[in-house]
Amino acid sequence: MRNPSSSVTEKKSSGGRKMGLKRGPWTSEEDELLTKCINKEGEGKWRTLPERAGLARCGKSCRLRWMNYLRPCVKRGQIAPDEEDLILRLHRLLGNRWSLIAGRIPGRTDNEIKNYWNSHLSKKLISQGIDPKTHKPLVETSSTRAITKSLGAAKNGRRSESDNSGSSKMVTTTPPTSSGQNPNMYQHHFGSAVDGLEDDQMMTRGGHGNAAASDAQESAGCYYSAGQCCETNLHLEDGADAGGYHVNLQQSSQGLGNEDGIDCKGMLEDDGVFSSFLNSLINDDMFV
DNA sequence: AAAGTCACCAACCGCCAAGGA
DNA sequence: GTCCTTGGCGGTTGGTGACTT
Repeated sequence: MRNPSSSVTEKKSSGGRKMGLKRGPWTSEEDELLTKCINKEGEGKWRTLPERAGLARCGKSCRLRWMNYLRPCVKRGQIAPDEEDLILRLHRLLGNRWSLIAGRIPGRTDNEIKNYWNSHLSKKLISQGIDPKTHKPLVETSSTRAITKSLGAAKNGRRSESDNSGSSKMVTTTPPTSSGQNPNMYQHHFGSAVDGLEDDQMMTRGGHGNAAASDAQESAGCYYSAGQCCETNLHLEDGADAGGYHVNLQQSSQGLGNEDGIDCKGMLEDDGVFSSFLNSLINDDMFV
């Protein structure tokens, strides 16, 4: 909706926009053309797809539209409480790797989850005194107080979808237990692999792994309240830790050769194995 | 009823890695 | 080894509409 008037870019601008390409919201006609073309010729070749489909859009825009809205498997509508729970758990484990998170939530797209996180979940965590980046308790400062205060004011005055029926159960003074798991599981499984996380890295993402990786390693330890803390402490880097389960998920070539930790190279190469691994973490049934 | 405020979310942007020439 | 193309990712933007004043 950046350009709701659906402008047509006349010249290639400094931002790399190309001549004659339409921008802004998609019309139903465009959706139909795109869907027809992909149904006929399949996904891929995004660069040439607009021409084949008769669309005045860039390939990137077509891909985004298809991936986020037109694919038959895309589920629209309200995020269910159990999905929200899953997002929180996955974010705690993976950080801002939205595509990975989306890959574990059927029918949801990375964009949708990212939006939901930014507009709902991060604010909810902040309002509950939890840092949405680290999942650790916020250290109260004047700025965080201001944020919390403004969030409260916003809730009082405006739409309150973020504190609907499903919300308060998610992150409260007790760890999430919607699947009936042991709330101290993370402590049991990873508890002693706590120290020395600062310089660790985890699962550099396909293209960008730096900030996101640090987010993830920061999120390795999570707390749900000052009184009752549940530390994930999943140590996701190369190397081993004799104390706890020290899991190597680093994908970069220099980081794959851990000696004593769980070798996750195969997990990353084999989505099925990685999926099982993640599901184990999510379902809290790993290492039992 | 009108004006102002704010949250939501579709869409865009820049960046990066993989793969092929 | 270098360059180019392609696909994919996370971060950010800004119009829309709900809501308040």
